[in-house]
Amino acid sequence: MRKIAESTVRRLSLYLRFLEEFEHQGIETVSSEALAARGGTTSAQVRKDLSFFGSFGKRGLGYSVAELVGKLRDILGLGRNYRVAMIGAGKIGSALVQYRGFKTRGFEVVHIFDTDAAKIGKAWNGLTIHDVKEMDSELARLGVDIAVIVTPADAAQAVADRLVALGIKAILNFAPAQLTVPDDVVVKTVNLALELETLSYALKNR
Amino acid sequence: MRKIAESTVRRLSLYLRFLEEFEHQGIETVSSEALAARGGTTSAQVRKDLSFFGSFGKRGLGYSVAELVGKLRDILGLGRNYRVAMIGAGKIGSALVQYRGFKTRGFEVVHIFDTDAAKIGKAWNGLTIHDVKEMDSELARLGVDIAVIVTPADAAQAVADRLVALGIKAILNFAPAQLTVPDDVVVKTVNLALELETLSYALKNR
DNA sequence: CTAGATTTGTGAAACATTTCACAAAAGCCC
DNA sequence: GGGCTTTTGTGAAATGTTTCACAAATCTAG
Repeated sequence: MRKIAESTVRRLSLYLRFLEEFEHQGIETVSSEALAARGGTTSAQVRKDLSFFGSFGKRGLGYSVAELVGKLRDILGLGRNYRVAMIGAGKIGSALVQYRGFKTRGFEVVHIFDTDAAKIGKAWNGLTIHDVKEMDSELARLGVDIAVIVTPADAAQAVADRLVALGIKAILNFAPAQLTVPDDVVVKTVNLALELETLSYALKNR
Repeated sequence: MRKIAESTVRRLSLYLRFLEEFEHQGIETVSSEALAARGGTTSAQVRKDLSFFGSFGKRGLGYSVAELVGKLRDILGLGRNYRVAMIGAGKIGSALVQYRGFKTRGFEVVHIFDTDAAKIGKAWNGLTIHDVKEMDSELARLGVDIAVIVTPADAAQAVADRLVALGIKAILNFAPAQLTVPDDVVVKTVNLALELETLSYALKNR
């Protein structure tokens, strides 16, 4: 498939959210103009983004909300469930495990690991926290698709290396560290410090 | 000042992190090549990014780590402290308040608000949780620079509107909602669902 | 069935960002 | 000091993304 820009994929994800909103409100048809207005972009941008994947609209009429929701779910790979392992049972991990948006989008946390003896064996949301040492056998046993790294920064690379060795192909990283992984592994890093600093920059330059 | 791309600012923030690492290791001088290698980019990119703000290197030698750290802190507006108010005392708010990276970069949480009577009056990290109703008087009293929205999605826009009315110019939004604010207010939204979906897309297309 | 009103899908143009490539500057060694 | 090496800073080229603008498709009304 033709290479699609990350910015395009992010917008598709936004469009999906707005379309679900519209669907909820009983709106059956939407124009690129209306969708753009909801998301703060332009109608041409919406049409171009969609055009990379096919033509889903009807000229003169717009898009069927229900149909486009389905197409976008397909495009984004949301037509299935993902099994998620969380590495690190700290504060952020705790918040994430309880985050409802995870499950409603088909991302199910099936395993939590930590190194802290005080945490191992305890249950979170019905899930027992396991020792990281058991990761090798447990990950394979449970068939995990995505790993979420929520460890301190200095442990993150070592954890990533082990995950890669175990065959994990997608990592969501919350540790403030730049991870190095092979080309066939996808990493998305959410770096709070980075967000704060871009905010600080923007605040200064106005 | 000439308009600088967001991508450039994000990279500067990354460079700063790596430089601090180098400084910690006692490295005094670094080339654009070495800095690029650490961050997974190219030396030309590093030099171009820096060139928007001045020339900080010495030809044939590279950059003084200490000096460049100072320049980048200046550029990013990190030479001062920021007073942060957190709106919402849920799980994510709790994790953020305890996040050390906040304080070490000069972002100090000085106020927490919530609507839940069960939480109001309790203390987090030495900070009393206040009723959102008191926001008007308290924000002004404490001189807050940045607000962090950690409310449910459906409350986020109303909170943002009130913050804007109170004169807040920078918002970090963790609610999965698209906020509408005037042009002179900066909003950075961290949307977990979006990250998961781009991950899902990437996972599917390989 | 025709005329008019909409709205899509998409090449082409405009704009933005990254990469290239090389002159200029600075250190180092003899 | 002169020649060699390294590395910056930066125009120009290449590449990538967004916006424009319009033909083609479809609906509506009479």
